Amino acid sequence: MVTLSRHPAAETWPDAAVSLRISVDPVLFTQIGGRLHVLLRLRSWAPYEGVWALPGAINPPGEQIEVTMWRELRDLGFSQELWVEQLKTFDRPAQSVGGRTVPGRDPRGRVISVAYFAIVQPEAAATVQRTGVEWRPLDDLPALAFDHEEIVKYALWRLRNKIQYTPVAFELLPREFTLTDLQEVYEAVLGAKLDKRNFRRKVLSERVVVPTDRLSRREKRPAQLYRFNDRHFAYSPRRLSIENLAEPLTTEPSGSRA
Amino acid sequence: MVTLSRHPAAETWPDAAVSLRISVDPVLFTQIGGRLHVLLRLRSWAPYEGVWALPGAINPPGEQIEVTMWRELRDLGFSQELWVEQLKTFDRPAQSVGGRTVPGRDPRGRVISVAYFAIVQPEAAATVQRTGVEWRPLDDLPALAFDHEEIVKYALWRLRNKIQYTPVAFELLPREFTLTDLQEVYEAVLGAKLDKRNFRRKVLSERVVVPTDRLSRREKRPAQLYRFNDRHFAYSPRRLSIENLAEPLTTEPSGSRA
DNA sequence: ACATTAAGTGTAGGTTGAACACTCAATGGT
DNA sequence: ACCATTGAGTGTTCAACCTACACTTAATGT
Repeated sequence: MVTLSRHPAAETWPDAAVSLRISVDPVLFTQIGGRLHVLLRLRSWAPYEGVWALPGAINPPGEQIEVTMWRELRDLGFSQELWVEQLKTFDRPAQSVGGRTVPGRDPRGRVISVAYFAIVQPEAAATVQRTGVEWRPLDDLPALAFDHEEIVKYALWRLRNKIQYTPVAFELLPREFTLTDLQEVYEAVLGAKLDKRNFRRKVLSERVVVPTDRLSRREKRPAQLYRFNDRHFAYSPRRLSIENLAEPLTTEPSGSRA
Repeated sequence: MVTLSRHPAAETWPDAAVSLRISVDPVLFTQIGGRLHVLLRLRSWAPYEGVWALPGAINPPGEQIEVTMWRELRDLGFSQELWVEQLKTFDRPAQSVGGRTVPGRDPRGRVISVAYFAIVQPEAAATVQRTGVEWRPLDDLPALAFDHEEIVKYALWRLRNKIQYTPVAFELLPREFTLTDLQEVYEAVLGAKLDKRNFRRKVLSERVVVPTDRLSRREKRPAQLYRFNDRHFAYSPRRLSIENLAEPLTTEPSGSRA
């Protein structure tokens, strides 16, 4: 049974000389003093002058979106490796609804935001020294420009999920850390207290961490320092079943690091 | 310590009269005869004339991307509720690398693809009756236009993850189904055999499914028909710990259904 | 030497997952 | 009427893992 196609013979191919811009907005997380922080920039220009926003950039014509993102991160002062992945694309154009004009994301015109999610290790976090750019604690954020609050919330949701089946927690720690440090990261991200003995047993039994020959002397009683076990983690011999919810079946095809 | 900002006083705000278009590409999954299928459209126009592609559309200026997507789904003949979520945004502009021009995603110009991921229930799948639009089995796909193979692979990876902590499997089944049907969906998506007794015990103990008063008579021996337990599933009393990897801490802020 | 701080450590009970094979109800063909 | 075929339906045992729970120890600073 064949029905006549109502599809056109080709796509509609609109004239491109129409306002359309892409904003690249990274949500950068780090951990300071046991609390999660997000990098924000105080806008000193319109729109939203004097309001905090994600430190994004408008994608210059012809440049790959990901390139814009890396350039922006570099401009913010990050030179090291960062864990970065695409988060989501946000779009809300101005629209006429029943005679009224509902404003879109940006008063200047149609701007689509491609948001990224990135993690900055504590050592690298300190290198941010631009005026008006600051790490702000996630649990006490100021009002944000555009729809950036929505983007940050979405990023946090992703981080919470991600930390449960990827070694993302180690991105929030220096290269060497104590097990208490690691536990605090999980607690900060998940927003819950974990049992010390159970946590340690789990982490050690998974061999996701290896002891170094150094001790932390921040504490009264010195604590063993550990490093992330890059080598071992790749294997992760889990069997396949619907109950086995811990891990993606494959690594994310798009996961990137640079 | 304050360093002089190297940031401009405002964002770079490029002239918009530059080629930039957005393609909205849904990856539609359904299940036919125990195999996963993807909806493809045979292109009868350039570029990639005669090649199969995702049934996407170019976003008309000013229209919200999600609106384009729903319009496209409606044009394909879907009127029912569909499980839809944004997948990822794909971008590869043409670039000059060392004098050579590396082509981008689309030979016609800069086209960014915002890909969606959607699931069509088997009853609705049959209603697709456009010429050149077909369900093709995922394990035997033809060559695809543009970067659509990458998009499909990414969508499948997402589906595999998603089925492990959301009730997405039920979107691949009719309203009433046998436990064997359900098991086959998991097997098709995960690409693995599961143990019948363990599977049934798990599904029933989670009360994610409720028996109806009807029997399926497709089989030699009639089988109990079940329905998805919408009501009960919302609760899902899981406790919070790093070991408890089964579920997102909150529902995805962006999950949509319409 | 004493108080303080946080590191480090073990066990028992309950839950969940994995492996594994036979009986039963109905159909269709002889 | 019988028989062969098909796929539905069902339990148990063992191992692994999760959870709850409290004291000792190494160092510091007063």
